[in-house]
Amino acid sequence: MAERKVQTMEDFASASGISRPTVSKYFNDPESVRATTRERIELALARFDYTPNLFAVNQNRKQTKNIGIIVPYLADPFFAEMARLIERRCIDAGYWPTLFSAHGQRQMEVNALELLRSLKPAGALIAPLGRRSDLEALHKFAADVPTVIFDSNQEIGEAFVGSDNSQSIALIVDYLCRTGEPPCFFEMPPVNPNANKRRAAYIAAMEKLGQTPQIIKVGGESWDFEKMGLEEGKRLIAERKIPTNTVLCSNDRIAIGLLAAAYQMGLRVGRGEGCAMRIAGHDDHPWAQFTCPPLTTVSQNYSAIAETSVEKLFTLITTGAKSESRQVTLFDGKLVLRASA
Amino acid sequence: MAERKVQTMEDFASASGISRPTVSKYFNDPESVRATTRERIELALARFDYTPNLFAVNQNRKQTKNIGIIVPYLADPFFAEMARLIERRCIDAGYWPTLFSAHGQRQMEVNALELLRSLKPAGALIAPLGRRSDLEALHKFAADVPTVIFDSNQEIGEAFVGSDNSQSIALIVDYLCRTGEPPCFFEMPPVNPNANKRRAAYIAAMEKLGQTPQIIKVGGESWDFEKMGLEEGKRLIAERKIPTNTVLCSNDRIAIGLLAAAYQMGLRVGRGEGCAMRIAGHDDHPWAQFTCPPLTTVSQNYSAIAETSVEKLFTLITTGAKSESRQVTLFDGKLVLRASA
DNA sequence: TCAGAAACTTTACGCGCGGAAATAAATTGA
DNA sequence: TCAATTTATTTCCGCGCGTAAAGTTTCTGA
Repeated sequence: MAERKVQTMEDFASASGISRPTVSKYFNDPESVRATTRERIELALARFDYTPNLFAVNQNRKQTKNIGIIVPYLADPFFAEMARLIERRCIDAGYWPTLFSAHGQRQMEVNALELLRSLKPAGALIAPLGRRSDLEALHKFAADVPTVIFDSNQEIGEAFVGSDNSQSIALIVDYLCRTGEPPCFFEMPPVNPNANKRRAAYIAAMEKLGQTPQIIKVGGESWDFEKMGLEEGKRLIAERKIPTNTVLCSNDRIAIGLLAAAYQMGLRVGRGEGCAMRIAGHDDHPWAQFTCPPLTTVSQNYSAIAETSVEKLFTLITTGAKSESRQVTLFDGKLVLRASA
Repeated sequence: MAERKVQTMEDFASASGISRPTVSKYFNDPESVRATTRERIELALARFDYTPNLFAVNQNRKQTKNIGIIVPYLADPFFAEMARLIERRCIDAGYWPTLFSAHGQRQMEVNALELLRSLKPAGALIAPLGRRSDLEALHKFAADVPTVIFDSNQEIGEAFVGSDNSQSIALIVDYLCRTGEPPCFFEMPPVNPNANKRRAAYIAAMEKLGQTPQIIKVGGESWDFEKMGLEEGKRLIAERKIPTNTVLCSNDRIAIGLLAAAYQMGLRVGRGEGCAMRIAGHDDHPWAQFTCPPLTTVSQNYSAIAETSVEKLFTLITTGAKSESRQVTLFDGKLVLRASA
């Protein structure tokens, strides 16, 4: 390869004996040129190994192939996994995904939006920080760029894809009530709408079963869920403030912290005899299977959420249609029975 | 803001009553224009809220402000955290970091390199996949782009920054030997040089203390360390194949799996009486403090590695000097005593 | 106050490519 | 075989900005 320097499309075109506009057409859509021409180009491509200048390409195209992905907290394996799934789908569809993380900070989310905007993206997939988000900035962004929101349903963009918290929470509440003492609810910090929705879903599910909801309240906006679960958990256990022997945590990361607290306080967790308490989570985080004991939880349908988000976005991009109403797609959770509850 | 449409620098310049070249100078370096001019520009900026077209900017600059970060596996919190630290430093220095993850796959690392190259980055910070990397592709990349390697010392690029595995492993081996039965070594899959270096360091440290090294061998190239630790661990415990009651794991993720295995097999882990085994890790992963029991480990100096990597890269970029010899910077680990060993 | 330096304006070119328009060549089908 | 159609070529312009060169204004300091 690289017989001589081929930097520009002009070079490459003359070197391969094809006109530049045709080469340009090829790079925009290989199917748009005749098969024989395509072969000649690809032959030359193998010899000279040329790639078009990304900046020159995107400067002139009305529509780039860039897709922005913004997640609130990349150190959370849920988002790492979602990002992975989404990236893959975008690449497969010939798009160029760029991943940003707000790292839990409002200003970084705003920065990411600005940076992303300067990429003139064809579309964006955003899991907002939530309460800490600059909603105005998000709205302005979504007004200019086709945007699909996932995970946390802020009223932004043309579509939302996420989990049906009512269904999933009811599922595990039912299970816990059916198999032992009804659960109290260890809520997550109210960082985003999921926190409130899950709390509400817990209350509704409990009342439907004729039980009294009992909530362990949590404040703040920290994303250090495990730490909070551990510290709060130790305090609550020490002060005997946990109202029931069964705790449903708002998410798995809280549960991981609480499991550690129980362990450190000498409480055995599980559903067998000799166990002092049951702990359940929500999300089926990648590590939920490695806790001690393994965590009973409700899984979110990662791949369905990722896939649907991307599909919705592609539809938005290709039709360009600002739909009259915001589309909301929710997926059901599934019970994942392990040893902790 | 946005009194009328200000899309181009030309628009903005005339709207703010300043010549375009001066405005251009300002955006390249605000300090390069007179204070009074700077104020006028920033005043206009507040009114019109204009940002230069990223593609047009980068097309003409010989040197972009882009910096690429490639990590092998973003779902690993070690890399998520490193990425966060590195991103922040780059942004603070006025660069534009873009994060790529190989997601454990060779082809995705190659793709990331290609994509990154098309961004004409000023430099790159790469934690290679390791054995699975396309070394030729990495070398070709590093030949064109100033590159600093971190975490996994493949012989690529102008500089490497990482941990001193000899020091850190010796530290924990010493501790374990001093406080109980000498450890056997549960190695990680040989995905990268760290795996071999840590094994060698373990052997050296044991021999120095007059002890016989005993290694639990592991094959494959999987990045699912926890899963491997769990499954292998359960098998080994069931078959009573663990040679000592103290296990030093090659990294914390293996240790997390092994802790789960011990729990599930009914073995109590810790250093007190009544404990069947001690388990130690390496890295001080973000979750090592939430395991049951909390994991005794050796910390890597995250912030020092991130900071130094970025510093080295900036030096490379600004001096442009291909140094005669490859610089290697290693940081010491610190013992983190928790309850597991 | 005035020369010299520093900063600014004006003018102009080019980066590498997308894409339009007019023309030429190759392919298709009857 | 020949027109009708498709595809390729030639030519050209423009995207938004970096940057150089030459001229003009503003600032600096003795």
